[in-house]
Amino acid sequence: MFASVQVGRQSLRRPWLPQWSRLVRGRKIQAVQRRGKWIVIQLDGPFLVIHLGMTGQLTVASAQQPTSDHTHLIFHLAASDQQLRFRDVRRFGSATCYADQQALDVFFESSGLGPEPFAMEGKYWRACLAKTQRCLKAILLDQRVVAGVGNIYADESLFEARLHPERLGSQLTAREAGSLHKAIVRVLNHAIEKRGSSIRDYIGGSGLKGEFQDEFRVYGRTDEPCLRCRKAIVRIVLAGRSTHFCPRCQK
DNA sequence: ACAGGATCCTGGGGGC
DNA sequence: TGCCCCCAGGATCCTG
Repeated sequence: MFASVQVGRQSLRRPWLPQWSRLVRGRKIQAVQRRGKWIVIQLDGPFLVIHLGMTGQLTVASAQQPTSDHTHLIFHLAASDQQLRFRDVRRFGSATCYADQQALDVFFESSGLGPEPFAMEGKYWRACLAKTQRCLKAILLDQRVVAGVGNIYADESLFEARLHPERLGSQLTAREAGSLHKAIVRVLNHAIEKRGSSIRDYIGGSGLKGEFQDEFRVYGRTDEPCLRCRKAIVRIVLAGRSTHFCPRCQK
């Protein structure tokens, strides 16, 4: 149960509002869910919704454990020396609160967040690809098309599906669309098994690093040999993001 | 509608 | 040691 909320001096992109501290006080955590890149902590009534941005960390720690710099929110837990901490060096992340299920639904609907890749229908996916002239990389990063795919997993999925990131969505055959969808699901499941990717900042709830960074096949492997054909991995910029691919394997 | 760029932030690493 | 530049798991806004 939340006892109180301690707010840091610096503000996040969307500041934590004082009424949210009152809203969560005395509430118990019922469940922790996820929707796209949003962590949804269901309390008995309100919902605490967290986005880690680039450098966010959500951890549970003992109150005795020193708090590092850039810790913006500390949720003190009642009758316990444990606390839920939100730390974010670059402050691109956010923590917000919604009073009830309806308010939460309104938030996700208004944001236009796309379906979970695991539950996405092939027909919907093919329609999204068909109606756009954008390149595959830009489509994968668009949270309104499919939720939860970020820069690493976009590159890894395209490699898995052997598709060039600059290919246009409208050019894909139904077969290619299907293999890209399958690749996204496979890559994300693999990354989840490995508890995500820790490049420098990321740690999971228990403070442990992820291990998927050791499994990258293209991301961050510029000039290194492709693990399938030995050709050097290339880095380009697409949709404003660094993009890695094998120029021989990915067509 | 979409591409491309700037912006919000802090910090690490490389070159000089 | 310092300075400057580029880079980074993301999203949003603006212009053309």
